[in-house]
Formats: sequence, C-alpha cells, structure tokens
Amino acid sequence: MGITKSEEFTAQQNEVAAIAKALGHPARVAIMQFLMGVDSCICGDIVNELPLAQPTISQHLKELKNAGLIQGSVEGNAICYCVNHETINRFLGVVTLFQSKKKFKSACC
Amino acid sequence: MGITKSEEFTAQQNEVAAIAKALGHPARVAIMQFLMGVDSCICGDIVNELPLAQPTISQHLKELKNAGLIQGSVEGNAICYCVNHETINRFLGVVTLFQSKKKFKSACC
DNA sequence: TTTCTATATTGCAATATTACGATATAAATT
DNA sequence: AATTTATATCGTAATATTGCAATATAGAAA
Repeated sequence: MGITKSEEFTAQQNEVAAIAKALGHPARVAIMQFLMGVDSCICGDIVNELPLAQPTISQHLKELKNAGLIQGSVEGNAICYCVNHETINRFLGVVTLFQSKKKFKSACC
Repeated sequence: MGITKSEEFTAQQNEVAAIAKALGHPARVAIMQFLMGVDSCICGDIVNELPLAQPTISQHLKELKNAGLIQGSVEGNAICYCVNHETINRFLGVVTLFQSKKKFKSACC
C-alpha cells in the first residue's frame, strides 16, 4: 500500500519514527551537522555547502522543520535556520532506552 | 527521481541516515521497544504483539537487521532477535553532537 | 514421512520519496 | 519601478516503501 498504519501505534512511537525518518537521509544528516558546526545559525549557506540543487535543499529543510528538528526565522530577505534542542533531547531519550537494561546477556545472542 | 545521491555524502552520514531510516517507522520503533522490554530476546512473539501481518513484521525485522540495529539467531525452528548495542551507540554518538556546543545562543533563533 | 509450527520470500497495488527545472514570492538594492 | 538576491512552491519523472495474500522453506513433532 505504501501507507503506514500510524493509528495502530502510540503517539510517542509515531513521533520518534517521524524524527528518525527526517534524519533518514544523508543530506539531512549533513544539514544537521552543518548547523551544529557553524557559530551563528547560518541560513542559505547550506545550499552552497551541499551537492544538491536549491529546491531540493529547500524541501529537505522543510522536512526537518516539520519533524521539529530545526526552526527558521526571517532575517531580511534571508532565512536563518537553527537546531531545535528539545526535539533532539526527546528523541535521544527514547533511543537511549533501546539499550536494554538487562544485566545479563540472553541465552541466544 | 526517488533515488538518493548517496555517493555525494560521507560514509558516516550515509550510515547514520540508514540507521535513522530504519527507525523511521512506528512499527520498527515498537519492535525496538519490545526487544528492550523483554528479559530474553524473544522471537516471533513480536508478530503477536504488533497489529501487522506476519509477512509485514518479517519485512520490518529484515530492515532493522540490514541497518545493524538487531541480530537474529536460529533457535530450533524459531528465530531469536535481539538488539545490537554497538550500532545504537554509534548512532547516539553522532546524534548527540547535533546538540551544538555553542555557549551562547545565536542572534536569530 | 506426513503434519505442524515458525519464519522468509514473492508478487503486486497503493502510496511516498527524491531530485530538479520552471516559476513564484518577497525583501534589498539600484 | 526595475533588478538582484534568497527562498519557497509546483509539477513531474524515476524510484522506494508499505502492507498483505499466497507461497516457499525448514526444523519439530507425530
């Protein structure tokens, strides 16, 4: 079908999946790393940094924004993007728990 | 096109994206949480836990395995899956860095 | 060896994603 | 006002994902 049965899962599972999905493209990982590295939250320099056309970058930024991973603010005729720490923290919190709390290894693995 | 320009990005960016992509579906988040919760690395109980058909679960497990997030071992005629901690650690390491190390907030956000 | 149980694979329809040229929008500059 | 600069949106082709019925595989039990 190509359609996810979202309603069958919890809100947290859907949110974590949405964030992970947004990070599930190397260009978007590169954008996050770029935003981390620059001192001010530089805007369209991302387009110059990445090997993709401007509309493609714009689309990737939109997806990161929809997932709550970044936010943008208008600066003159440019737009300034930066990382949204709360979202990343929430995501890290859940993924960290994937490290099971078992003290002993299971029999099989 | 629907095809990602992987060769334009670093191996690390591609690996992180692949792991994130594997976590980018609520069913696969649910599987990871289930594996974390059970004491032994229970196998096909996942099929009973999740609201999806057996072939669909099998496909999701395959994707988690391909991304290195879980591993399976044969136990009689069943298969026992469990979490691969190294992969999760590697992923957490990179995503944690998305929390920029800036001491001061930028002007715009 | 037939049957049962557990899991994987195949095939396919519905839908989503990726990439980008063309074009729109909107503020800054001339 | 016309032009430049920065970003977003639209439209579309190529490809990927999701879900499952049907079927295959393989070990266990009868």
